[in-house]
Amino acid sequence: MSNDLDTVFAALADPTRRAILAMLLEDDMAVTDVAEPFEMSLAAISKHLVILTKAGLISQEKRGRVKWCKLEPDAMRTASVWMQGFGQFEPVNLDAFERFLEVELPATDEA
Amino acid sequence: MSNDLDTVFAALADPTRRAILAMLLEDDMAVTDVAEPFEMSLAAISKHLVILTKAGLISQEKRGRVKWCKLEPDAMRTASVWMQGFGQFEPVNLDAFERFLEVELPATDEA
DNA sequence: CGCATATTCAACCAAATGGTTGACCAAACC
DNA sequence: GGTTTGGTCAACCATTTGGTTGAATATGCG
Repeated sequence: MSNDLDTVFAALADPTRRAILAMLLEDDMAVTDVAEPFEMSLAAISKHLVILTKAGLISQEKRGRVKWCKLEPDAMRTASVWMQGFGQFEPVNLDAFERFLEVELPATDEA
Repeated sequence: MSNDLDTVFAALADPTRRAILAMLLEDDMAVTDVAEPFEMSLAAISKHLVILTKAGLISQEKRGRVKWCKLEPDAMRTASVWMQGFGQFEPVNLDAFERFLEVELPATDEA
């Protein structure tokens, strides 16, 4: 049920994975290229990519022998919306934000 | 460095902890009362509260023999801002939200 | 003082996490 | 066809995580 949030937040809790997401913000990348800047085996990066994929944060498409990784930022929405639920009590001006919530929020149940 | 995000996202990755935060949204609570709805030992909840405290998501103040837990939603801001960096490419109507960001965002660095 | 209440500490445990290495499979190249 | 290239799989390992229980430490109450 809250499994979505579980996997997304867990995926985001690792600095390597966040760095990968940031890289993919620039452009789609092949697995090998994703791995290149890290001092870590390709297999390890491959595992990170699986975790990101399961969280829905990226998608992977194999073209030829190259597997391309693409950022899927929409997966962050649920988590983001959940977090925003806590922002509403902050003192700063949230008028624009509240208008945003009215449009975006389906419901605010959560356990 | 990105340790902030590490601890906050990791803290949010657990459903029990998210439920606790949601409860604290209503009001400040004593540790025992926080633990009450969960089918889990008080010690376990106490540990969860430590994790939330270390992440800065709650604060705990001892008054008498009771320790009160208070939500600190500001700790979510860094994480939220980091995530928003990915949202800016989403197609859906974010006008209200973007106005919100313009006011709220300090900077968007992170790796 | 003596007991109940509120909370943490310490030791322990099973399962999950993040990494390694080496074998393996599939596509591409000469 | 044989070899390089791209990537995953499998087994393994150390550490962390999320839980337990029982003892310990305050604080408050009669």
